[in-house]
Amino acid sequence: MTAATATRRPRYRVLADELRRQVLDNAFAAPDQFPTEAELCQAYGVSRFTVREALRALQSEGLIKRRRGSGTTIQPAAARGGALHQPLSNVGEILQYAHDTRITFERCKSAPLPKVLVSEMGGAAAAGDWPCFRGIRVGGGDARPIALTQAYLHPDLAGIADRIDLGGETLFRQVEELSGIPIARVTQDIQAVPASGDVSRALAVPRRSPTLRILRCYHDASGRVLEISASHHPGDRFAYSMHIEVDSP
Amino acid sequence: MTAATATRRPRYRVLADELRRQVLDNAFAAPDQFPTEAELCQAYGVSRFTVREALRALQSEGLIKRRRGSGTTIQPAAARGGALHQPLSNVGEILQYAHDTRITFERCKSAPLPKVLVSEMGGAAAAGDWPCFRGIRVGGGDARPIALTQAYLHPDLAGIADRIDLGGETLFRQVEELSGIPIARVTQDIQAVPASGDVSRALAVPRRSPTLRILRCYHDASGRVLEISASHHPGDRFAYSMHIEVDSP
DNA sequence: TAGTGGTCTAGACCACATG
DNA sequence: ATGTGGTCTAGACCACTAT
Repeated sequence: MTAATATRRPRYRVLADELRRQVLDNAFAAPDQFPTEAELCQAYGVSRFTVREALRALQSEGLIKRRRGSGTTIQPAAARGGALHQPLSNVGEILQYAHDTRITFERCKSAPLPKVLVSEMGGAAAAGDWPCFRGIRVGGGDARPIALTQAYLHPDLAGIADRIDLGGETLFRQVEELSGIPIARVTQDIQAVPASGDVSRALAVPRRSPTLRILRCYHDASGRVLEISASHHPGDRFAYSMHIEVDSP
Repeated sequence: MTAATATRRPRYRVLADELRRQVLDNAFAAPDQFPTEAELCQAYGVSRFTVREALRALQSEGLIKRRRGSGTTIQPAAARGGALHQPLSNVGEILQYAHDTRITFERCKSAPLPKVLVSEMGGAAAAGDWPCFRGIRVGGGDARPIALTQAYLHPDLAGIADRIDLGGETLFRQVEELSGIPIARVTQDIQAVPASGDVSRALAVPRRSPTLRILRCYHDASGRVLEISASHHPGDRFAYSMHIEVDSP
Protein backbone atom coordinates (compact mmCIF):
# COMPACT_ATOMS: atom_id res chain seq x y z
CA MET A 1 0.00 0.00 0.00
CA THR A 2 1.31 3.40 -0.92
CA ALA A 3 0.53 6.66 0.81
CA ALA A 4 -3.13 7.10 1.54
CA THR A 5 -3.38 10.21 -0.60
CA ALA A 6 -5.59 9.51 -3.58
CA THR A 7 -3.21 10.37 -6.41
CA ARG A 8 -5.16 9.75 -9.54
CA ARG A 9 -2.06 10.42 -11.60
CA PRO A 10 -0.36 7.23 -12.76
CA ARG A 11 2.99 6.55 -11.18
CA TYR A 12 4.79 6.27 -14.46
CA ARG A 13 3.67 9.78 -15.39
CA VAL A 14 4.78 11.17 -12.08
CA LEU A 15 8.11 9.44 -12.55
CA ALA A 16 8.42 10.71 -16.11
CA ASP A 17 7.74 14.27 -14.96
CA GLU A 18 10.32 13.96 -12.23
CA LEU A 19 12.99 12.55 -14.55
CA ARG A 20 12.21 15.11 -17.24
CA ARG A 21 12.67 17.88 -14.75
CA GLN A 22 16.00 16.45 -13.64
CA VAL A 23 17.23 16.16 -17.20
CA LEU A 24 16.18 19.69 -18.09
CA ASP A 25 17.76 20.95 -14.89
CA ASN A 26 21.02 19.27 -15.87
CA ALA A 27 20.91 17.15 -12.76
CA PHE A 28 23.08 14.58 -14.51
CA ALA A 29 26.73 15.35 -14.99
CA ALA A 30 27.07 13.64 -18.37
CA PRO A 31 24.66 12.31 -20.98
CA ASP A 32 25.60 8.76 -20.02
CA GLN A 33 25.01 9.34 -16.32
CA PHE A 34 21.31 8.57 -16.60
CA PRO A 35 20.24 5.84 -14.17
CA THR A 36 19.65 2.28 -15.30
CA GLU A 37 16.25 0.68 -15.04
CA ALA A 38 17.29 -1.29 -12.00
CA GLU A 39 18.54 1.82 -10.25
CA LEU A 40 15.29 3.65 -10.95
CA CYS A 41 13.26 0.71 -9.67
CA GLN A 42 15.15 0.80 -6.40
CA ALA A 43 15.36 4.58 -6.07
CA TYR A 44 11.64 5.11 -6.55
CA GLY A 45 10.36 1.84 -5.20
CA VAL A 46 8.42 0.91 -8.29
CA SER A 47 8.40 -2.09 -10.56
CA ARG A 48 10.28 -2.31 -13.80
CA PHE A 49 7.04 -1.94 -15.72
CA THR A 50 6.45 1.50 -14.22
CA VAL A 51 10.01 2.58 -14.90
CA ARG A 52 9.83 1.41 -18.49
CA GLU A 53 6.54 3.22 -19.12
CA ALA A 54 8.10 6.42 -17.82
CA LEU A 55 11.22 5.95 -19.92
CA ARG A 56 9.12 5.17 -22.95
CA ALA A 57 7.49 8.57 -22.58
CA LEU A 58 10.80 10.37 -22.27
CA GLN A 59 12.14 8.46 -25.25
CA SER A 60 9.16 9.40 -27.38
CA GLU A 61 9.84 12.99 -26.45
CA GLY A 62 13.37 12.63 -27.73
CA LEU A 63 14.82 13.40 -24.34
CA ILE A 64 16.65 10.12 -23.90
CA LYS A 65 17.96 7.35 -26.09
CA ARG A 66 18.14 3.71 -25.13
CA ARG A 67 20.27 0.90 -26.45
CA ARG A 68 20.19 -2.69 -25.41
CA GLY A 69 23.44 -3.61 -23.76
CA SER A 70 24.71 -0.06 -23.53
CA GLY A 71 22.20 1.78 -21.43
CA THR A 72 20.18 4.95 -21.39
CA THR A 73 21.75 8.23 -22.44
CA ILE A 74 20.48 11.76 -22.50
CA GLN A 75 20.03 13.24 -25.94
CA PRO A 76 22.06 16.31 -26.93
CA ALA A 77 20.47 18.89 -24.68
CA ALA A 78 22.94 21.53 -25.72
CA ALA A 79 24.27 22.00 -29.24
CA ARG A 80 21.20 24.06 -29.97
CA GLY A 81 21.43 27.27 -31.88
CA GLY A 82 20.39 30.70 -30.71
CA ALA A 83 16.70 30.08 -31.11
CA LEU A 84 14.59 28.58 -28.38
CA HIS A 85 13.43 25.09 -29.00
CA GLN A 86 10.15 23.66 -27.94
CA PRO A 87 10.39 19.93 -27.64
CA LEU A 88 7.15 18.10 -28.07
CA SER A 89 6.00 14.58 -28.16
CA ASN A 90 2.97 12.95 -29.62
CA VAL A 91 1.14 12.93 -26.32
CA GLY A 92 0.18 15.20 -23.50
CA GLU A 93 3.31 17.23 -23.07
CA ILE A 94 3.02 18.63 -26.54
CA LEU A 95 1.71 21.92 -25.42
CA GLN A 96 4.24 22.64 -22.73
CA TYR A 97 7.10 25.00 -23.24
CA ALA A 98 10.65 24.76 -22.07
CA HIS A 99 10.68 24.76 -18.30
CA ASP A 100 12.60 27.97 -17.94
CA THR A 101 9.95 30.07 -19.62
CA ARG A 102 6.89 31.53 -18.00
CA ILE A 103 3.80 33.37 -19.06
CA THR A 104 1.42 35.56 -17.16
CA PHE A 105 -1.96 36.45 -18.52
CA GLU A 106 -4.21 39.39 -18.07
CA ARG A 107 -7.94 39.26 -18.39
CA CYS A 108 -9.48 41.20 -21.28
CA LYS A 109 -13.08 42.06 -21.95
CA SER A 110 -15.23 39.36 -23.44
CA ALA A 111 -15.94 39.97 -27.08
CA PRO A 112 -16.98 38.25 -30.28
CA LEU A 113 -14.28 35.98 -31.67
CA PRO A 114 -11.90 37.71 -34.11
CA LYS A 115 -12.63 36.91 -37.72
CA VAL A 116 -9.33 35.13 -38.31
CA LEU A 117 -10.13 32.69 -35.50
CA VAL A 118 -13.69 32.16 -36.65
CA SER A 119 -12.48 31.05 -40.06
CA GLU A 120 -9.93 28.82 -38.39
CA MET A 121 -12.73 26.98 -36.63
CA GLY A 122 -14.58 26.47 -39.84
CA GLY A 123 -16.93 29.34 -39.11
CA ALA A 124 -19.46 27.40 -37.11
CA ALA A 125 -20.60 27.86 -33.53
CA ALA A 126 -18.58 30.98 -32.91
CA ALA A 127 -21.46 33.18 -31.84
CA GLY A 128 -21.50 35.02 -28.54
CA ASP A 129 -18.94 36.84 -26.47
CA TRP A 130 -15.81 34.84 -25.68
CA PRO A 131 -13.90 35.59 -22.46
CA CYS A 132 -10.47 36.76 -23.56
CA PHE A 133 -6.94 36.50 -22.12
CA ARG A 134 -3.71 38.05 -23.25
CA GLY A 135 -0.30 36.91 -22.14
CA ILE A 136 3.37 37.43 -22.89
CA ARG A 137 5.83 34.59 -22.49
CA VAL A 138 9.37 35.36 -21.44
CA GLY A 139 12.39 33.24 -20.67
CA GLY A 140 15.02 31.20 -22.41
CA GLY A 141 17.85 33.45 -21.36
CA ASP A 142 16.65 36.34 -23.44
CA ALA A 143 15.18 39.45 -21.92
CA ARG A 144 12.85 39.92 -24.86
CA PRO A 145 9.57 38.01 -24.94
CA ILE A 146 9.25 34.90 -27.05
CA ALA A 147 5.49 34.89 -27.49
CA LEU A 148 2.37 36.97 -27.43
CA THR A 149 -0.64 34.77 -26.82
CA GLN A 150 -4.29 35.65 -27.06
CA ALA A 151 -6.73 33.04 -25.84
CA TYR A 152 -10.51 32.81 -25.84
CA LEU A 153 -12.85 30.58 -23.89
CA HIS A 154 -16.14 29.29 -25.20
CA PRO A 155 -19.07 31.48 -24.04
CA ASP A 156 -20.47 28.47 -22.19
CA LEU A 157 -17.39 28.63 -19.95
CA ALA A 158 -17.87 32.27 -19.02
CA GLY A 159 -18.60 31.13 -15.49
CA ILE A 160 -15.09 29.82 -14.91
CA ALA A 161 -13.26 32.64 -16.65
CA ASP A 162 -12.89 34.63 -13.46
CA ARG A 163 -11.51 31.67 -11.58
CA ILE A 164 -8.55 31.20 -13.92
CA ASP A 165 -5.19 31.63 -12.17
CA LEU A 166 -3.48 34.10 -14.49
CA GLY A 167 -0.01 33.03 -13.41
CA GLY A 168 -0.73 29.36 -12.94
CA GLU A 169 -0.80 26.30 -15.08
CA THR A 170 -1.51 26.31 -18.79
CA LEU A 171 -4.89 27.71 -19.60
CA PHE A 172 -6.24 24.56 -21.13
CA ARG A 173 -5.29 22.47 -18.09
CA GLN A 174 -7.16 24.93 -15.90
CA VAL A 175 -10.10 24.88 -18.25
CA GLU A 176 -10.16 21.10 -17.98
CA GLU A 177 -10.04 21.21 -14.22
CA LEU A 178 -12.47 24.03 -13.61
CA SER A 179 -15.02 22.86 -16.14
CA GLY A 180 -14.56 19.17 -15.51
CA ILE A 181 -14.49 18.61 -19.26
CA PRO A 182 -11.34 16.91 -20.54
CA ILE A 183 -9.65 18.14 -23.70
CA ALA A 184 -9.70 15.30 -26.19
CA ARG A 185 -8.15 16.78 -29.30
CA VAL A 186 -6.05 19.75 -30.24
CA THR A 187 -5.75 21.07 -33.77
CA GLN A 188 -2.90 23.31 -34.57
CA ASP A 189 -2.16 25.59 -37.47
CA ILE A 190 1.28 27.06 -38.00
CA GLN A 191 1.92 29.86 -40.42
CA ALA A 192 4.47 32.60 -41.10
CA VAL A 193 2.86 36.03 -40.97
CA PRO A 194 4.13 39.60 -40.83
CA ALA A 195 4.11 41.22 -37.41
CA SER A 196 1.17 43.52 -36.84
CA GLY A 197 1.60 46.72 -34.88
CA ASP A 198 0.34 45.09 -31.71
CA VAL A 199 2.58 42.06 -32.12
CA SER A 200 5.66 44.06 -33.06
CA ARG A 201 5.31 46.21 -29.96
CA ALA A 202 4.75 43.24 -27.67
CA LEU A 203 7.65 41.21 -29.03
CA ALA A 204 10.02 44.11 -29.67
CA VAL A 205 10.48 43.27 -33.33
CA PRO A 206 10.10 45.44 -36.42
CA ARG A 207 6.69 45.79 -37.95
CA ARG A 208 6.01 43.26 -40.69
CA SER A 209 8.99 41.12 -39.66
CA PRO A 210 8.44 37.37 -40.05
CA THR A 211 6.49 35.91 -37.15
CA LEU A 212 5.48 32.36 -36.39
CA ARG A 213 1.77 32.23 -35.68
CA ILE A 214 0.34 29.15 -33.99
CA LEU A 215 -3.44 28.83 -33.87
CA ARG A 216 -4.75 26.17 -31.55
CA CYS A 217 -8.24 24.80 -31.07
CA TYR A 218 -8.92 22.74 -27.98
CA HIS A 219 -11.81 20.33 -28.50
CA ASP A 220 -13.68 18.18 -26.06
CA ALA A 221 -14.68 14.63 -26.89
CA SER A 222 -17.79 15.77 -28.71
CA GLY A 223 -15.87 18.16 -30.93
CA ARG A 224 -16.87 21.42 -29.28
CA VAL A 225 -14.15 24.07 -29.13
CA LEU A 226 -13.59 24.93 -25.48
CA GLU A 227 -10.64 27.22 -26.04
CA ILE A 228 -8.96 28.79 -28.99
CA SER A 229 -5.67 30.60 -28.91
CA ALA A 230 -3.33 32.49 -31.19
CA SER A 231 0.36 32.77 -30.36
CA HIS A 232 2.83 34.94 -32.21
CA HIS A 233 6.53 34.14 -31.91
CA PRO A 234 9.44 36.22 -33.16
CA GLY A 235 10.91 34.53 -36.23
CA ASP A 236 14.51 35.20 -35.34
CA ARG A 237 14.55 33.76 -31.85
CA PHE A 238 11.94 31.04 -31.74
CA ALA A 239 11.82 27.66 -33.41
CA TYR A 240 9.10 25.10 -33.06
CA SER A 241 10.87 21.81 -32.84
CA MET A 242 9.46 18.32 -32.83
CA HIS A 243 10.65 14.84 -33.47
CA ILE A 244 9.11 11.65 -34.66
CA GLU A 245 10.14 8.12 -33.80
CA VAL A 246 9.89 5.55 -36.54
CA ASP A 247 9.55 1.95 -35.48
CA SER A 248 12.31 -0.34 -36.62
CA PRO A 249 11.73 -3.56 -38.60
CA MET B 1 8.46 -23.67 -25.52
CA THR B 2 7.24 -22.41 -28.82
CA ALA B 3 7.95 -23.85 -32.22
CA ALA B 4 11.57 -24.81 -32.70
CA THR B 5 12.07 -22.33 -35.52
CA ALA B 6 14.30 -19.54 -34.30
CA THR B 7 11.98 -16.60 -34.90
CA ARG B 8 13.83 -13.63 -33.59
CA ARG B 9 10.78 -11.55 -34.32
CA PRO B 10 8.99 -10.55 -31.13
CA ARG B 11 5.59 -12.08 -30.66
CA TYR B 12 3.86 -8.77 -30.27
CA ARG B 13 5.10 -7.69 -33.70
CA VAL B 14 3.96 -10.91 -35.28
CA LEU B 15 0.59 -10.43 -33.64
CA ALA B 16 0.44 -6.80 -34.74
CA ASP B 17 1.19 -7.83 -38.32
CA GLU B 18 -1.49 -10.47 -38.22
CA LEU B 19 -4.12 -8.13 -36.79
CA ARG B 20 -3.16 -5.34 -39.19
CA ARG B 21 -3.62 -7.71 -42.09
CA GLN B 22 -7.03 -8.74 -40.83
CA VAL B 23 -8.13 -5.15 -40.41
CA LEU B 24 -6.93 -4.17 -43.86
CA ASP B 25 -8.60 -7.26 -45.31
CA ASN B 26 -11.87 -6.19 -43.71
CA ALA B 27 -11.96 -9.39 -41.74
CA PHE B 28 -14.14 -7.69 -39.17
CA ALA B 29 -17.76 -7.02 -40.04
CA ALA B 30 -18.02 -3.73 -38.19
CA PRO B 31 -15.57 -1.28 -36.62
CA ASP B 32 -16.66 -2.37 -33.17
CA GLN B 33 -16.17 -6.07 -33.92
CA PHE B 34 -12.51 -5.95 -33.01
CA PRO B 35 -11.60 -8.57 -30.37
CA THR B 36 -11.08 -7.63 -26.76
CA GLU B 37 -7.74 -8.10 -25.05
CA ALA B 38 -8.96 -11.20 -23.26
CA GLU B 39 -10.16 -12.75 -26.51
CA LEU B 40 -6.83 -12.08 -28.17
CA CYS B 41 -4.94 -13.58 -25.24
CA GLN B 42 -6.91 -16.76 -25.55
CA ALA B 43 -7.01 -16.91 -29.32
CA TYR B 44 -3.27 -16.54 -29.73
CA GLY B 45 -2.14 -18.06 -26.47
CA VAL B 46 -0.12 -15.09 -25.34
CA SER B 47 -0.13 -12.93 -22.27
CA ARG B 48 -1.91 -9.67 -21.94
CA PHE B 49 1.38 -7.83 -22.12
CA THR B 50 2.04 -9.19 -25.59
CA VAL B 51 -1.46 -8.34 -26.74
CA ARG B 52 -1.19 -4.82 -25.41
CA GLU B 53 2.16 -4.21 -27.05
CA ALA B 54 0.67 -5.29 -30.36
CA LEU B 55 -2.40 -3.12 -29.91
CA ARG B 56 -0.23 -0.21 -28.89
CA ALA B 57 1.52 -0.45 -32.24
CA LEU B 58 -1.75 -0.56 -34.18
CA GLN B 59 -3.06 2.35 -32.17
CA SER B 60 0.01 4.45 -32.89
CA GLU B 61 -0.51 3.72 -36.56
CA GLY B 62 -3.99 5.15 -36.26
CA LEU B 63 -5.54 1.84 -37.22
CA ILE B 64 -7.52 1.28 -34.03
CA LYS B 65 -8.83 3.37 -31.20
CA ARG B 66 -9.18 2.22 -27.63
CA ARG B 67 -11.39 3.45 -24.83
CA ARG B 68 -11.44 2.25 -21.27
CA GLY B 69 -14.78 0.67 -20.54
CA SER B 70 -15.95 0.64 -24.13
CA GLY B 71 -13.45 -1.44 -26.02
CA THR B 72 -11.31 -1.39 -29.12
CA THR B 73 -12.73 -0.12 -32.40
CA ILE B 74 -11.34 0.07 -35.89
CA GLN B 75 -10.68 3.54 -37.19
CA PRO B 76 -12.50 4.66 -40.34
CA ALA B 77 -10.62 3.64 -43.45
CA ALA B 78 -11.10 7.16 -44.79
CA ALA B 79 -8.07 8.22 -42.79
CA ARG B 80 -5.88 6.02 -44.96
CA GLY B 81 -4.74 7.25 -48.33
CA GLY B 82 -2.75 4.68 -50.27
CA ALA B 83 -2.72 0.93 -49.95
CA LEU B 84 0.79 1.09 -48.54
CA HIS B 85 1.26 1.02 -44.83
CA GLN B 86 3.31 3.75 -43.27
CA PRO B 87 5.72 2.65 -40.57
CA LEU B 88 5.67 6.21 -39.29
CA SER B 89 3.66 6.62 -36.14
CA ASN B 90 0.51 8.63 -35.82
CA VAL B 91 2.49 11.81 -36.01
CA GLY B 92 3.94 10.47 -39.22
CA GLU B 93 1.28 12.10 -41.29
CA ILE B 94 3.06 15.25 -40.37
CA LEU B 95 5.59 14.49 -43.05
CA GLN B 96 2.98 13.96 -45.68
CA TYR B 97 1.47 16.67 -47.77
CA ALA B 98 -1.97 16.93 -49.23
CA HIS B 99 -2.11 14.35 -51.98
CA ASP B 100 -3.13 16.84 -54.60
CA THR B 101 0.32 18.35 -54.55
CA ARG B 102 3.42 17.07 -56.27
CA ILE B 103 7.09 17.79 -56.31
CA THR B 104 9.83 17.07 -58.79
CA PHE B 105 13.47 17.32 -57.91
CA GLU B 106 16.52 18.15 -59.89
CA ARG B 107 19.97 16.95 -59.07
CA CYS B 108 22.48 19.59 -58.01
CA LYS B 109 26.20 19.35 -57.58
CA SER B 110 27.47 17.80 -54.39
CA ALA B 111 28.85 20.39 -52.03
CA PRO B 112 29.64 21.00 -48.39
CA LEU B 113 26.56 21.36 -46.23
CA PRO B 114 25.31 24.97 -45.88
CA LYS B 115 26.23 26.55 -42.56
CA VAL B 116 22.65 26.93 -41.41
CA LEU B 117 22.12 23.18 -41.75
CA VAL B 118 25.40 22.33 -40.07
CA SER B 119 24.39 24.25 -36.98
CA GLU B 120 21.00 22.58 -37.05
CA MET B 121 22.72 19.23 -36.78
CA GLY B 122 24.70 20.33 -33.80
CA GLY B 123 27.76 21.00 -35.90
CA ALA B 124 29.25 17.53 -35.81
CA ALA B 125 29.92 15.05 -38.58
CA ALA B 126 29.02 17.40 -41.39
CA ALA B 127 32.28 17.15 -43.26
CA GLY B 128 32.47 16.16 -46.91
CA ASP B 129 30.45 16.87 -50.01
CA TRP B 130 26.74 16.12 -49.68
CA PRO B 131 24.79 15.16 -52.82
CA CYS B 132 22.16 17.85 -53.27
CA PHE B 133 18.62 17.96 -54.63
CA ARG B 134 16.36 20.89 -55.27
CA GLY B 135 12.62 20.66 -55.83
CA ILE B 136 9.58 22.86 -56.14
CA ARG B 137 6.22 21.67 -54.91
CA VAL B 138 3.09 22.79 -56.71
CA GLY B 139 -0.58 22.05 -56.29
CA GLY B 140 -3.45 22.89 -54.02
CA GLY B 141 -5.39 24.76 -56.66
CA ASP B 142 -2.88 27.54 -56.92
CA ALA B 143 -0.62 27.97 -59.90
CA ARG B 144 2.14 29.34 -57.73
CA PRO B 145 4.45 26.93 -55.91
CA ILE B 146 3.88 26.17 -52.25
CA ALA B 147 7.40 25.03 -51.38
CA LEU B 148 11.02 25.19 -52.35
CA THR B 149 12.88 22.22 -50.92
CA GLN B 150 16.57 21.61 -50.80
CA ALA B 151 17.72 18.21 -49.64
CA TYR B 152 21.14 16.75 -48.95
CA LEU B 153 22.27 13.16 -48.59
CA HIS B 154 25.07 12.05 -46.33
CA PRO B 155 28.37 11.71 -48.22
CA ASP B 156 28.39 7.99 -47.39
CA LEU B 157 25.28 7.68 -49.57
CA ALA B 158 26.85 9.31 -52.61
CA GLY B 159 26.63 5.96 -54.33
CA ILE B 160 22.85 5.92 -54.37
CA ALA B 161 22.34 9.58 -55.20
CA ASP B 162 22.22 8.90 -58.93
CA ARG B 163 19.63 6.16 -58.52
CA ILE B 164 17.07 8.46 -56.89
CA ASP B 165 13.85 8.75 -58.89
CA LEU B 166 13.47 12.51 -59.08
CA GLY B 167 9.72 12.33 -59.61
CA GLY B 168 9.03 9.33 -57.43
CA GLU B 169 8.35 8.68 -53.81
CA THR B 170 9.55 10.90 -51.02
CA LEU B 171 13.30 11.17 -50.91
CA PHE B 172 13.68 9.62 -47.49
CA ARG B 173 11.68 6.55 -48.47
CA GLN B 174 13.93 6.08 -51.46
CA VAL B 175 16.98 6.58 -49.30
CA GLU B 176 15.72 3.87 -46.96
CA GLU B 177 15.11 1.47 -49.79
CA LEU B 178 18.25 2.11 -51.82
CA SER B 179 20.61 2.15 -48.86
CA GLY B 180 18.90 -0.57 -46.89
CA ILE B 181 19.19 1.58 -43.78
CA PRO B 182 15.89 2.32 -42.06
CA ILE B 183 15.12 5.81 -40.84
CA ALA B 184 14.66 5.63 -37.09
CA ARG B 185 14.00 9.22 -36.11
CA VAL B 186 13.04 12.47 -37.75
CA THR B 187 13.62 15.82 -36.11
CA GLN B 188 11.89 18.85 -37.41
CA ASP B 189 12.41 22.54 -36.80
CA ILE B 190 9.87 25.14 -37.87
CA GLN B 191 10.70 28.80 -37.97
CA ALA B 192 9.51 32.01 -39.62
CA VAL B 193 12.25 33.59 -41.72
CA PRO B 194 12.41 36.33 -44.35
CA ALA B 195 12.52 35.15 -47.95
CA SER B 196 15.98 35.19 -49.45
CA GLY B 197 16.50 36.19 -53.08
CA ASP B 198 16.56 32.58 -54.18
CA VAL B 199 13.44 31.70 -52.21
CA SER B 200 11.51 34.78 -53.27
CA ARG B 201 12.17 34.03 -56.93
CA ALA B 202 11.22 30.37 -56.62
CA LEU B 203 8.01 31.02 -54.70
CA ALA B 204 7.04 34.25 -56.47
CA VAL B 205 6.86 36.23 -53.25
CA PRO B 206 8.49 39.55 -52.32
CA ARG B 207 11.99 39.48 -50.91
CA ARG B 208 12.06 39.35 -47.11
CA SER B 209 8.37 38.41 -46.93
CA PRO B 210 7.52 35.97 -44.13
CA THR B 211 8.32 32.39 -45.03
CA LEU B 212 7.79 29.17 -43.12
CA ARG B 213 11.03 27.23 -43.04
CA ILE B 214 10.95 23.56 -42.07
CA LEU B 215 14.29 21.88 -41.40
CA ARG B 216 14.23 18.11 -41.19
CA CYS B 217 16.92 15.68 -40.12
CA TYR B 218 16.46 12.01 -40.94
CA HIS B 219 18.45 9.83 -38.55
CA ASP B 220 19.23 6.14 -38.62
CA ALA B 221 19.17 4.03 -35.47
CA SER B 222 22.71 5.01 -34.52
CA GLY B 223 21.92 8.70 -34.76
CA ARG B 224 23.70 9.40 -38.03
CA VAL B 225 21.97 11.94 -40.26
CA LEU B 226 21.25 10.25 -43.58
CA GLU B 227 19.34 13.13 -45.09
CA ILE B 228 18.72 16.71 -44.18
CA SER B 229 16.30 19.00 -45.91
CA ALA B 230 15.15 22.60 -45.79
CA SER B 231 11.75 23.59 -47.13
CA HIS B 232 10.56 27.16 -47.53
CA HIS B 233 6.83 27.84 -47.79
CA PRO B 234 5.15 31.14 -48.63
CA GLY B 235 3.62 32.57 -45.48
CA ASP B 236 0.46 33.82 -47.13
CA ARG B 237 -0.65 30.63 -48.81
CA PHE B 238 0.71 27.79 -46.73
CA ALA B 239 -0.22 26.60 -43.27
CA TYR B 240 1.21 23.63 -41.47
CA SER B 241 -1.62 21.97 -39.61
CA MET B 242 -1.62 19.01 -37.31
CA HIS B 243 -3.99 17.20 -34.99
CA ILE B 244 -3.06 15.84 -31.62
CA GLU B 245 -5.05 13.31 -29.67
CA VAL B 246 -4.77 14.05 -25.97
CA ASP B 247 -4.96 11.40 -23.32
CA SER B 248 -6.51 12.96 -20.29
CA PRO B 249 -4.46 12.77 -17.12
C1' DT C 1 31.45 -12.58 -17.82
C1' DA C 2 28.57 -8.97 -15.99
C1' DG C 3 25.23 -5.72 -16.82
C1' DT C 4 22.13 -3.43 -19.89
C1' DG C 5 17.62 -2.93 -22.12
C1' DG C 6 13.95 -5.98 -24.81
C1' DT C 7 10.52 -9.42 -24.42
C1' DC C 8 7.17 -12.14 -21.93
C1' DT C 9 4.33 -14.45 -18.23
C1' DA C 10 0.63 -14.75 -14.62
C1' DG C 11 -1.31 -12.67 -11.79
C1' DA C 12 -3.82 -8.24 -9.40
C1' DC C 13 -6.58 -4.00 -8.63
C1' DC C 14 -8.64 0.04 -10.62
C1' DA C 15 -11.43 3.55 -13.57
C1' DC C 16 -14.69 3.74 -16.75
C1' DA C 17 -18.70 2.63 -19.86
C1' DT C 18 -22.70 0.17 -20.58
C1' DG C 19 -26.59 -2.62 -19.61
C1' DA D 1 -23.37 -5.98 -12.20
C1' DT D 2 -20.43 -7.02 -15.77
C1' DG D 3 -16.82 -6.39 -18.80
C1' DT D 4 -13.64 -3.23 -20.88
C1' DG D 5 -9.06 -1.17 -21.16
C1' DG D 6 -5.40 1.24 -17.82
C1' DT D 7 -2.07 0.59 -14.28
C1' DC D 8 1.11 -2.15 -11.61
C1' DT D 9 3.77 -6.03 -9.37
C1' DA D 10 7.32 -9.76 -9.17
C1' DG D 11 9.22 -12.55 -11.35
C1' DA D 12 11.79 -14.81 -15.82
C1' DC D 13 14.64 -15.46 -20.02
C1' DC D 14 16.94 -13.40 -23.86
C1' DA D 15 19.93 -10.32 -27.07
C1' DC D 16 23.20 -7.22 -27.04
C1' DT D 17 27.36 -4.36 -25.42
C1' DA D 18 31.16 -3.73 -22.94
C1' DT D 19 35.12 -5.32 -20.25
